[in-house]
Amino acid sequence: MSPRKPASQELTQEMIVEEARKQFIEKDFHQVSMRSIAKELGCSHGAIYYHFKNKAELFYVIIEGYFAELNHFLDETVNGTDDNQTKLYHVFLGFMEFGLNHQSQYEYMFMLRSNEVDGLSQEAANLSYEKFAQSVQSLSDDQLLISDIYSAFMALHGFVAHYRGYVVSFDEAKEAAHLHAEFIVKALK
Amino acid sequence: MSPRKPASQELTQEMIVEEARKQFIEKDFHQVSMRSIAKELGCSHGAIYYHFKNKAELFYVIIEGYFAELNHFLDETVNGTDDNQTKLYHVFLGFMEFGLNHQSQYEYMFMLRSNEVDGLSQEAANLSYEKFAQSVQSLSDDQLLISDIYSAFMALHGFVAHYRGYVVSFDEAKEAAHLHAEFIVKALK
DNA sequence: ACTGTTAATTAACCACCGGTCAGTATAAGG
DNA sequence: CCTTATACTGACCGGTGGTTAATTAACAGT
Repeated sequence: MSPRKPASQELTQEMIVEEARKQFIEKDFHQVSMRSIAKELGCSHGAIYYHFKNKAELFYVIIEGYFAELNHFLDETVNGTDDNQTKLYHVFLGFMEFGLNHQSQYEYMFMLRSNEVDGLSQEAANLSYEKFAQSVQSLSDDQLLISDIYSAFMALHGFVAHYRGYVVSFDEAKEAAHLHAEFIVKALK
Repeated sequence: MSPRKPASQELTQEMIVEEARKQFIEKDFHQVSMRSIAKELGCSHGAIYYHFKNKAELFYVIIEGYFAELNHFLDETVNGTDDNQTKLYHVFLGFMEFGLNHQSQYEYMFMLRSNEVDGLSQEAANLSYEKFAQSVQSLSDDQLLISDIYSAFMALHGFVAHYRGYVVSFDEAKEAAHLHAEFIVKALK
């Protein structure tokens, strides 16, 4: 009968995000429920709604970090010391690696649609794509067609979408990923 | 107060499948509920469970037809009168067209994973892919790498997965589809 | 110390979902 | 006329996301 807990054990946004992030690594978006988070935190699920408007808002905070990670990887790769050809190859492989090593997150970032996902996430996805496009163009010797870059992106997306769930981590699809990257490189030339 | 309706309006599997199919065209798998089907049929949702073991079994009956449609399209295209190059192009375009004109169904067929979908559907998807692979190989002048055919499939899959939900029908992505098909053809040569 | 205010939380509620099951009215068969 | 298999209902289970009135801990002012 204590509708408010003492300050020492008050719920913070960070605690909630942390727990959600933790569960989000092992289950997908739909399997992580506000109730499962609350249960693990030892509070009622309603309490979370005091700190976050809804499930989408909570998960956007988490997914922001993953968009940042992906964008950061692109930047790092482009600014690396390898030759452009190698870098391009790394961008493709890295994208697939990211997708298959963060499957639940990738699904949320690039596969779920407007009815289940926050609009901010959609925007972030567009931005991330643009970064990808710029990276690919900057690593190419010739001027590429926008449509070809787009096609390359969708080809990578298809790879992740296909192996997702069928494979536990990128490692299991590593060889296929190399071949797929070569396939895309071939198409771009 | 009539727990049993007169024989004239008895519920049949076909009636259920028909209603489910109808709703499945406008909503996706998760949005079509056993209850929404029952409501439209004027029966209790429990009644459906007399005719079908569960939701997956009901929806597999529907999805079977769509797999057949896709397979039939591949056969027809391969056995057509055009030259191989044109046919191959048609196969790619047709796959994308199918995916974007039957988005909910495509999602069920090729995107949902084992926890939500019947095992039979997975098998059908594999079979459909094999048919695709054989078609592509048979339409190619040179011997293709298995991995390249796989890559082509994933590239197409990525196209559909990407435009799904963002576009209402194939028409809106027609030009992009042509360009994407060309992209894939380029990679195969 | 007393008071008022605000922030945080609970618990009960809503409307859904897939799925189960005991019970029952009906149609058909003996 | 009685029995039995069938076809169905409706209540129920445990789950989901989301809302809200009531309650109280913590804090600021006097």
